Amino acid sequence: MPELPEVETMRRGVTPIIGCKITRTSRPPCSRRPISIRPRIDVIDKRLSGRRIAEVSRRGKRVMIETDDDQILVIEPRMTGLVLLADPPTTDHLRLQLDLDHSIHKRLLFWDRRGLGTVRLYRRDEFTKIVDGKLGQDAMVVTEEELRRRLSTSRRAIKVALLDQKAVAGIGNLYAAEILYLAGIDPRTRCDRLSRPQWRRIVSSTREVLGMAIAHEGSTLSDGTYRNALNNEGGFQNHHRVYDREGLDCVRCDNGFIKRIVQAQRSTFFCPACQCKSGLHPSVVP
DNA sequence: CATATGTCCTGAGAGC
DNA sequence: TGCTCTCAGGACATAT
Repeated sequence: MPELPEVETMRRGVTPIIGCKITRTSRPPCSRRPISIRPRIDVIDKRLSGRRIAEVSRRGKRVMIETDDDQILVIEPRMTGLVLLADPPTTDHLRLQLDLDHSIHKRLLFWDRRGLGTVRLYRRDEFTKIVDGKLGQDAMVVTEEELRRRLSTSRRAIKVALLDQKAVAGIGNLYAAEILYLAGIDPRTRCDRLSRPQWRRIVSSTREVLGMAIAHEGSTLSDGTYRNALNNEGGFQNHHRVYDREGLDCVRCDNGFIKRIVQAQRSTFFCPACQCKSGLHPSVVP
């Protein structure tokens, strides 16, 4: 489930290809239903062939490969997509291949087992309008003022609202739970009932949790799918406080077991004892 | 407009 | 052992 930390780790992993030339773009043989790629692969091949990679960047949960002529190849891994320089986990779910003139890394791959991921090629002005303009600020840099501006009148539960990429870009189901746990806020709290100190704690906890997760190269869950660009597992799964820990002891307070509820058809994990609607700041993490 | 729900997809794991 | 069923959740389409 690549969220911001996993996608940022993918981005960092492929930075060695900056400066090299794209010689061919293709869709490797794959027995599965093709993923969404636009424009058609032969058009992408024509437009990218001979171009140099000027930058590899990230916006929310998307990786962007920027060329020297201001085209931007946007890869959205969604649930099971991986951007790889290493060999893929299987040969059967390869979705895209960029052949490169790099001395070590001969190609960049997009592998996606479930096939929910997408690939798009835009010119910069199109990207700005179609992608960037529709996303909130990136979660690593979002300010309290901006988050409040976007959400403070919303009647949605804060956990559900944090998943809205138009409000803030990069947070998914796992990190929303971890962020609200660190902030000591009940995930069911309506946005329009949150106090200013609570908004401040949400923003600081967001940076803290995502920053730590990036430092650990993301979370590889029990299905083992997520890998960085060189096929190594992440390590942040060993630091989860609530996600997928239903019934286990809360590591922060003595009263609680982690509970699982469902919000907007997704699991939410939290500690009912120290994430409270009253908003009193819980004791510091031991 | 804001918010809620349905949809796509594969493979792991549960239950019988 | 082998079958069927449920579930995981990213973003978007459609409904209310």
